[in-house]
Amino acid sequence: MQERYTPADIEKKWQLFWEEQSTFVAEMSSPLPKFYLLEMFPYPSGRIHMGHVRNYSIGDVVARFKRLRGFNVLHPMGWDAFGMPAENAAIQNNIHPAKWTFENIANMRTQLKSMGFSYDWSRELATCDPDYYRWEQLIFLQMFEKGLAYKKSSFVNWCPSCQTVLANEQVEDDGCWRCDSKVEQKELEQWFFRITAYAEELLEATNHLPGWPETVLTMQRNWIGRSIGCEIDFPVAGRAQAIRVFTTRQDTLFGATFMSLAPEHPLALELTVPERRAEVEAFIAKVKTQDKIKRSSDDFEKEGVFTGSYCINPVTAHKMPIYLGNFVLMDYGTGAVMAVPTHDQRDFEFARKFDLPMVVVIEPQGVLLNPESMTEAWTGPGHLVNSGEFDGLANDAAKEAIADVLERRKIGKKTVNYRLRDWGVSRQRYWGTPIPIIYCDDCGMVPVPEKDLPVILPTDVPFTGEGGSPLAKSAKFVEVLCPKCGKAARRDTDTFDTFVESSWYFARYCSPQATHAPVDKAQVDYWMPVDQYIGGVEHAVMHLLYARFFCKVMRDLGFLAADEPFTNLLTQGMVCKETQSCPTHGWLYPEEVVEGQCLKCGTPALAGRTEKMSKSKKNVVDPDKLIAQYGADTARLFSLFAAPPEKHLEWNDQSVDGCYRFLNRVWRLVFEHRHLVAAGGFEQDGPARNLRRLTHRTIRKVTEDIDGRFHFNTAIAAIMELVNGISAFEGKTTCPAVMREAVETVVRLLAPFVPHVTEELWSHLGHAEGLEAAGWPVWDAEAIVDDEKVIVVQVNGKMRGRITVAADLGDEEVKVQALAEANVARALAGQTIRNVIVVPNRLVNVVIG
RNA sequence: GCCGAAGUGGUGGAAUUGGUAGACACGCUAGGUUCAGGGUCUAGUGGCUGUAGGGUCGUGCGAGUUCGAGUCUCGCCUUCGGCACCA
Repeated sequence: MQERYTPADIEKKWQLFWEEQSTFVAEMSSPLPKFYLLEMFPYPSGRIHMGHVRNYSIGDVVARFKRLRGFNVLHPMGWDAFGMPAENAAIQNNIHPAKWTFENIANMRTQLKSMGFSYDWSRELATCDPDYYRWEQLIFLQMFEKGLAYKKSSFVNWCPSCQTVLANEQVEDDGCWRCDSKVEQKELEQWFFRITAYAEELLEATNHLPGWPETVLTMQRNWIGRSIGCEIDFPVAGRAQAIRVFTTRQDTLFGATFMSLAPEHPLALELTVPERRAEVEAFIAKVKTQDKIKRSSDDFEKEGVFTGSYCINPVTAHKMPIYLGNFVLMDYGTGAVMAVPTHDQRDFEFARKFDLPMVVVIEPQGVLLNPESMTEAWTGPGHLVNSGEFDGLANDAAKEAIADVLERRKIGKKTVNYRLRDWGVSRQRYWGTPIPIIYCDDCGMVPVPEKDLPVILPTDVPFTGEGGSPLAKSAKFVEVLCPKCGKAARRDTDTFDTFVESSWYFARYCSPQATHAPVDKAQVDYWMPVDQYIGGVEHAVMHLLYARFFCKVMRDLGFLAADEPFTNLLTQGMVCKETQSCPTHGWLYPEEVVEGQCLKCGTPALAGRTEKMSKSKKNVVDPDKLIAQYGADTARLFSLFAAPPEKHLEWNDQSVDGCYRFLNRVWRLVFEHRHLVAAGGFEQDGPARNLRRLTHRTIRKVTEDIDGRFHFNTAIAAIMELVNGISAFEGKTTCPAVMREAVETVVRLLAPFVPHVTEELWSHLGHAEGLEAAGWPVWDAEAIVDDEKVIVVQVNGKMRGRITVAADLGDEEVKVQALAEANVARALAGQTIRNVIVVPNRLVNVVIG
């Protein structure tokens, strides 16, 4: 054994060992209970970053721990390989997206392997592989048959920079989630997945996911946005038509004095009287050009225009003028709102502006509302007035009563409305899964027959970067014979949103080589659902909602049995680092700052905020450099020790040093004791008993911290304490058996965190078989038992002393000794003792005064 | 505006059920080893106060419940995240 710890040599050695032994290949045939552990797979950008290191280090601890604890663990890895950066690289550097992607994958695979993660590499998949996306095309065809995939023309979010459509979830602050460009509205024919058909189940099931963080569930519930209310028909005056509105406030129906329609509402122009036509058309045109940022900002003024037509309030029979309002959204509810100015703030502002009538219909307790003097709408509770037969009812009760009456009279019905909208999946891009649909002039839209799958993405297309998808320009791809009639026809040239691939990859991992179906039923039902899923919280809505939706769709198509894909979810925090900048050279990489000065000009570097590591701010640390300098084990240990997984991790070079020093210390500890033979049994008294107690306490603590709690930082701290305890024990006495056990325990407990160095140390401790064979240590309940206990003594809640007594000493005797403690006795001198509280085995509190 | 999470030494963070606040680590200080540096080992390290035993203050701010509050309740401040004209 070498005296010095040299990570480079030993890490390579053990990575090779695991690969040769197929240590991490998962088999369904195992008699052990299954455990499916999954981390979100990466986009092959070319290099792994510290976020990956953290995510996959967390996952690897759990995977290795579960293996040691006797589970049959599935821990796969693959590549979310379709997406825009590959296409951009093609345009900018004239390299084919496929070549670029596979080179990146090769590089990142090497990097991940150098971290020593326990993946079953035999299951590796890349979503850009036809063997993967062909099954996605098949699922799509079956969804199409069932009406779960459909095409419609609609206004869509368009990113002018990416030249493609974005789903609502992919628009952040009116900017593109990927490139931040301002999103525009564009009318296009698009494919949609009917996720709204699953809105209720997706929402309801959030109540049965106890293993998910509450924040993520709340975000998903908000996103689905269920609201209960009524649809009510308002007849148009002088016509046979009616306008249908959605409202959650049917209790205010008697106060509805006008109607607001979305400018895009189909009846908008139809209801406009000729003399107002020019004004209305101008208004509609204006709203369409207003970008969403302004339209949705707080201070944006409510604007509107009168159509000249009226409708009838079905319960009061009053005429209500019909307006178009810029604040009415066509894609929520019915695109029409019954306006109750007294009890809705927007309607109030609108009514004031256009001098429209107001009627108070809810009277709060102790407040008299007067339409003339009101300065804002009353949206709180109260009792109904001016509401005919419903007067006097509490407005809560009136909601039910009015809804019932509307249903009986057939002018309205109770409905549930969702904020969630169908998922638009067409993208005008090349590097994605082709949509298997053919357009024939005679037969219309024809699905590609299953036997003709996959529709393969052609490789010989031009990348100009100018307007539209390269696929549309490839005659070889577009021109096809209609599968129905055999005449010349055209393929769909759009590709799927890349979130489609990541919506079912977890199922494919169960049987990645299946050649007859997307998944092998027996395999997928054995492994699914994922027992523990780990990834960034930034996917709380998009990816995690789509994946849940797909799981349910695949269930209903008969591919698998699971209702939900992920039983437990851990969302890890971001990796952050202080930014540094120079007044003349802008953001600086860490290596561009030497002794606090800009390397280029010598100006003192300015320390900025601590933010998420990003290339644009240059506050990044390259995992490769970290591995080269300290080894993978140190990189893993730091990312696990510096913060609990769900919190942000703040980068600190010195703390990395500390982790490296700790591993060196463990190395020296084993080096010194490598020949120690566990002879003579365990001494039952004195320092030996104390060390053995510490050893077994540490086993218990580390086990409990990892299992379910994921408190890796405190688990590692406990192991450090054991190491400190061993050092303190040295020289006091010698009990080889206890010492040997303590040293071996350090190695075994560290194994899930730093697998290379521990395997190496384990072998130097004379074990022919690896740590895998040793399993996870078990604590001896007897060894943990205390001989003594420390009792804290308080006087009026303030700590005044502590006493050490025999562990089995009774409460009464503890009390006597507590009162006799010197410092306590001094505090009590001349005082009247009112009460003495004894908390068994913990503390005594003397109440005086 | 609404919803949610967080706020603890110089720093990252502990404190699992209301019971010793600051585990563990970084940093810093002193000393040993070393020609020196690095490494390593030992001791110390929340503020104020006292020669010392000790005292006193202290978990964003203010109240409250309790023998006892970082932890529970109420109000406020700050930061971060999500949603945001959703009828």
